[in-house]
Amino acid sequence: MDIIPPMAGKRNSGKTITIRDVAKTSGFSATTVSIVLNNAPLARYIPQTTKTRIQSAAKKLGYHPNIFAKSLRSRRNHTVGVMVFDITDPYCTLILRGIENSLYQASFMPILADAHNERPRFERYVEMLLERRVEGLIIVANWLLIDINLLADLEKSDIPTVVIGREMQSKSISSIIVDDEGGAYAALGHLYALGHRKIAFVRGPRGLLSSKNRWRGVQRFAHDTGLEIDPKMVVDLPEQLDPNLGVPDGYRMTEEILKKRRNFTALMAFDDMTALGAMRALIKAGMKVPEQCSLIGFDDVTPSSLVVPALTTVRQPMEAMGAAAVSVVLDGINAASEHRDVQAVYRKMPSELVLRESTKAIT
Amino acid sequence: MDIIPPMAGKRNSGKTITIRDVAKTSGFSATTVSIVLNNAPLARYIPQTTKTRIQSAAKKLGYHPNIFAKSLRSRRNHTVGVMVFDITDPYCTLILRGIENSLYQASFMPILADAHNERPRFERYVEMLLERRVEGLIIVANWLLIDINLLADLEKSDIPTVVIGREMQSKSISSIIVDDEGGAYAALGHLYALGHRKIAFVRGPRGLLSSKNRWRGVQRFAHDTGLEIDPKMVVDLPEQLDPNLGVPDGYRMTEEILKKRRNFTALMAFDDMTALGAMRALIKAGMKVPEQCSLIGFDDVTPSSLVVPALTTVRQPMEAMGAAAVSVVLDGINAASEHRDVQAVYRKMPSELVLRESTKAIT
DNA sequence: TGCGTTTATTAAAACGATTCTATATAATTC
DNA sequence: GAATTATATAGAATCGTTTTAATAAACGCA
Repeated sequence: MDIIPPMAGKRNSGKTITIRDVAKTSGFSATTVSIVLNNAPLARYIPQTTKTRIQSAAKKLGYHPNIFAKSLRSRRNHTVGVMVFDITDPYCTLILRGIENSLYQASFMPILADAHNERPRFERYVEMLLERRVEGLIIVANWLLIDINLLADLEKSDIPTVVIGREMQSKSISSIIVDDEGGAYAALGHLYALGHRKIAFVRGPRGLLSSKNRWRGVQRFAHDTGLEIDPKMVVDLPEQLDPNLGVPDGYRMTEEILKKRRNFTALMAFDDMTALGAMRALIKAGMKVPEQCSLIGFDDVTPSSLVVPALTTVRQPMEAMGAAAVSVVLDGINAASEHRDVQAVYRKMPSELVLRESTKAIT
Repeated sequence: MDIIPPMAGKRNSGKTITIRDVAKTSGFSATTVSIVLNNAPLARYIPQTTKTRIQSAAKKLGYHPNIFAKSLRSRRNHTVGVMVFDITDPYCTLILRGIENSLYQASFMPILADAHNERPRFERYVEMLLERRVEGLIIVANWLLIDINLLADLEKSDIPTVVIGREMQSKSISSIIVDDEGGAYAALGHLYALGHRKIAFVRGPRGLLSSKNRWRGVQRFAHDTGLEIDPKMVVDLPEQLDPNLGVPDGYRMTEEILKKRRNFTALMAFDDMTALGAMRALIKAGMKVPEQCSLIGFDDVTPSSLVVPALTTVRQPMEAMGAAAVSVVLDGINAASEHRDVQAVYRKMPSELVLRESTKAIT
């Protein structure tokens, strides 16, 4: 591994090695050294012998360009800001993996910010990221109920920005979302195909667009097949900023339903965390999952596959969404550096039904 | 929110605003502007009227200092590298939260790197981080079986470095670890107090220091109380780089034990992921948890509290460990900037028994 | 021989801040 | 009233690169 600077023997003995040191050692000017080491256009006029001498001098001295100086001139730093709303939400994890992986391929690195679902913190972090002149910005907006204008403010920032998990009506901010409606349609279709007709629903918070879209999928399926939905078996999660309350909220809401009706044979939850809370409530109420009640979630976060019974759910392609976000941001960055204009992108990713143990055909 | 630069009306119309623009507008020199805006020592000689005029000029123009130029001179960038070995391991999540939160307090930000448990990737990332001149380095070494020398190489890098989750014998690299031995001692003590005497163990991989230390805690407890450990009921997880295989491995190893003996009343797993795998194996084998078999893990990762029955475990104070790492790194950074020498720190954090549903007194 | 290219190299000017060294005036001391 | 000190500002150097413009030699060709 090439440690900077790899001075023979003792540690970093004071002076840092600059391009001028390389110039002196190799016997050429700093200009030539720069041209050679960066393989700049002018390098084609430089004979191989010169190149080799410079390169070996650089290596011998353990020269590493000062990235601050470099950035000062080029106004680039190969860094993008990645803002999550709550890193402890398992939903973020795989998205982060997808982002990290794609950035790595491009030799970019992420600066991480976690808004803790707090608006002032979000604002402060945006400020900090822009101060640092990140070249792009990716926002993982899982649970965000924060005022949409807050993101709209970002339009002014003039750097390529993409939001994952939330539709932006903005002309300059891109968004990557999952097909909520289609996913919900498929989930309900799965329950229906298993013979379930009395189905309970724990919907998402009203303020959340995903809630609306998933519910639209449910309604569309119901309409297409004539399935009846009993309003007494439909409850909403409370408006709530903290995604970690998904589980207790799912628990409470399922208890609500159980108070009113007990004759449903399946429950469809807004998301996996809600479903896990529901599972607990069902089991506590003495209903076996899936024998007496099938259960389906949405997202496919990590814990879902670990519980017993493992949760059937609709998977969001989270790594792919992270990768897509990076690709959009990188396009934006390249466009900017070539003085091209680029349009905001709106991309809806397909979801995928993941069959596991928590759903079962009705007997 | 203060967007950079907040030009009135249209977007970022070309030119960036420099300190000289502020100088011109305010009618003072760049020097004075710098002194005022940074509140440098010399600022005490500058009358309030001057200060106010400069500040309002800066605000009016939307001036934000160019961080590249600033860093070039100061050789600082208020950034630390944070390397995880696998971000999809839930163990990382809360540690990251702890790190992020403490850095935020200090107006530092993390650059995130994920080694994917691959050595070449780890090396490349170290290189990238050092190129970027991060001021410090935090390594979250949860599952790391990678050659210890790899980390030892970091000693040469001359920046404050701390490893979380792994003891370093190095003189220059700090480490933050949890009290594995004490935690295991307490866990076994809990089972013992509930009346369990026939206890099965799924130990960690042999190569892992945590495995050794936790087992030492077990042995010490057994020795202290005269508890007998049946070697037929002790298995080891395979050497394994991927923490996400913890669950399937725990499942397989538990099946191994079940093949040989079925008369144990409790199982102690190396960590939570292993325990979750064990839970699945036990349930599949028809053993009710905790009625017929108590189960205890280690770590207290997020999924542990979500499963039914919720897992009793030994909590690592992960947020606190992240915070401690930051504090050590920041101390190192400050020491360096004041030309003080600072010793590597070795800090062992206490663990905490978390009682939930998966353990129960023997009947 | 002379003129236009092509090849090979470099000095000097950015990039945008901070800070050291001067310098000028005003206030204070002896 | 001269010497000293405190106050207030500016010029220029510096950080380490990259890039522009310039120079000089070598080459091809009429």
